Amino acid sequence: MSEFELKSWTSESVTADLERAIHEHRLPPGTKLGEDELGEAYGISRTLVRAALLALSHRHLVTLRRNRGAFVAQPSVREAREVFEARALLEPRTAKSAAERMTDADLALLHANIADEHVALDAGDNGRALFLSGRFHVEIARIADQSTVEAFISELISRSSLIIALYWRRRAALCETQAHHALMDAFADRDGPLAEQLMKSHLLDLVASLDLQNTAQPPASLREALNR
Amino acid sequence: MSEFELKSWTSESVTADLERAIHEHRLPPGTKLGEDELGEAYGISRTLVRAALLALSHRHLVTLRRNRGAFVAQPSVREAREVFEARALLEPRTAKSAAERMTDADLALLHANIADEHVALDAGDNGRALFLSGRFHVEIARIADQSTVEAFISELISRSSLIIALYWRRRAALCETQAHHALMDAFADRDGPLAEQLMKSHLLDLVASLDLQNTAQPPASLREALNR
DNA sequence: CGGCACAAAGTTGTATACAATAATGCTGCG
DNA sequence: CGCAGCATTATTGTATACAACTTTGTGCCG
Repeated sequence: MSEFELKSWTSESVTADLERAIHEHRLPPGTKLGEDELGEAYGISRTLVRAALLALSHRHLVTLRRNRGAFVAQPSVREAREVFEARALLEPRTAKSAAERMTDADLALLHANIADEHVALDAGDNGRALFLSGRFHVEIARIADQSTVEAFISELISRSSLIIALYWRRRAALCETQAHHALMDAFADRDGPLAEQLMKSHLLDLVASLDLQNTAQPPASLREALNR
Repeated sequence: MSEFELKSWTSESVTADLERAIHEHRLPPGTKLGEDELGEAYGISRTLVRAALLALSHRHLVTLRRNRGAFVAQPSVREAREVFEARALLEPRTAKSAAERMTDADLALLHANIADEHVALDAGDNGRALFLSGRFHVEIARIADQSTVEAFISELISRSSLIIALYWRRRAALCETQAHHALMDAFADRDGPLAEQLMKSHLLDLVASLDLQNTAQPPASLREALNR
C-alpha cells in the first residue's frame, strides 16, 4: 500500500479510485470500508476518506449506516430492476443521438474500447473487462453530447456492476460483446433508429441474464446477513 | 437565526433545508455560501456544513470552487437545455406508469398539492408555489413506484428551479397550472398514454417559456461576473 | 499619480483531538 | 453451565486547531 502514499490524493481521486475498484469487483458488495483502514491505505486522514465515502453513497455505490460504518452497497432485487428500467428510459434514445453525431474519431475510440475489453478477457481479468464494457455505454452518452444524461448513465452503469456481482446467472462467459459489435455497425452507418433498437434489445438481454426471481437477496457474507 | 439552533441539525437535514431555500429562490443563483456563516446560522460546525455543501454539489445545486468557496449554481444555457432534455426522456414515461398505478389516495394527494400551490400563489409566495409545482412532478415519480428514477427527477426539478430563476421569460404569471390540471384529468381516468402525451407537451411548453437564446449567460452579480 | 510588490486578513483545506455510539469480551450470579 | 449486566475496546460523529491559499489593503517606487 505504501506506493499509494506517493501520490497526493484528493477526495475526488480517492472517490474515483474506490469507484473503479468497486466497478471491477475488487471490492465486492458488502465489503466493510473502514475509515482508518482506507486513510492508512491512501496515506490521508479520515476527513478526505469521509468525503469520498459520502460521494460514493450519493451514487448509491456505498451504504452508510450511522455509527456502524460504510459498506459496498448490495442492491436489492427491487433496486436492480429499477436501475435497468431507468437505463431503458435513458440509453436507447441516447444511442440514437450518438449515432447521429458520431465522428470517425468517436468510432475509433469505441473500437479501441472493445479491443481493450477483449485483451482483458483473454488475460482473464474479468473485472477490467466488465469495467470497459460499462465504459462503452458511458462513452456513447458522451458522444451524444449530453453530459447531464451521461452523469446519470455513469451512475447506473456502476450500480449495474454491483447488480451483476450479486445476480449474474451465467458464470462462464461474458459473451454479450456481440451486442456491442452490432451497435458498432449501426454507429458506423450512422443509423440512429437501428442503434436505438439495438440498445433497447441489449438492455433487455442484460436483464434476462440476471437471476432476479428470488425475493430474499443473497447476503455477501454471514456477518452482513445477521446484522441486518 | 437563533431559533434554528434549538433543532439538532444533521448534515442531511441541513442539506434538505438549503435545497429547499434554493428551490424557493430564497437563495438565488450565485449566492456565496460561506462555511462559517452557515455554521453559525445553524449552530453547527463547519464539518457538517461542508458535508451538506458537498451533497448539494453532487446534485449540481451548488458549485464548489477550490479555495474560493461554495456558491449557489448558475446553470449555463447549455446545461439548461440538457436538464430539460433529460426530463423529456424520464418524465413522460413515468407519468404513464403513474397513471396506470394511481390510487384514489394518490389522486387526493396530488389535488392537495395543487391546492397548496394556489394558496401560495394567492399569498404572493411565488417561491413556495414554485417549490410545490416541482413537488407535483416528484410525486408523480413516487406514484410510479420508481425510486431510482424519482431521485433523478428530483434532482432535475431542483436544477430546473435554478434555470427558471435565471432564464424565466414571462415575469408576470406562472399560469401553467393549466397543464397540471389537464394531467390530473388524465390521472383520474387512469389514461396512461394521455398522461404521457400531456407530460411531454408540458415539458415542451416549459422550455418554450424560457429565454435560452443568448450565448452569454447573465451573471447574477457583478462580483461573480468578474471573478470568472 | 499609477502600478507593482508585499503584508495582513479572511476563508477554505486538511489533520487531529475528543465525544458518542456500537461491538466485544469478561465476570458473576442464578 | 448459561445468561445477564457491565467494563473494555474499537469505530464513527463532531468540533476544533492549524496550514495553505486567495483576496484585499497599504505603501513604496517609478
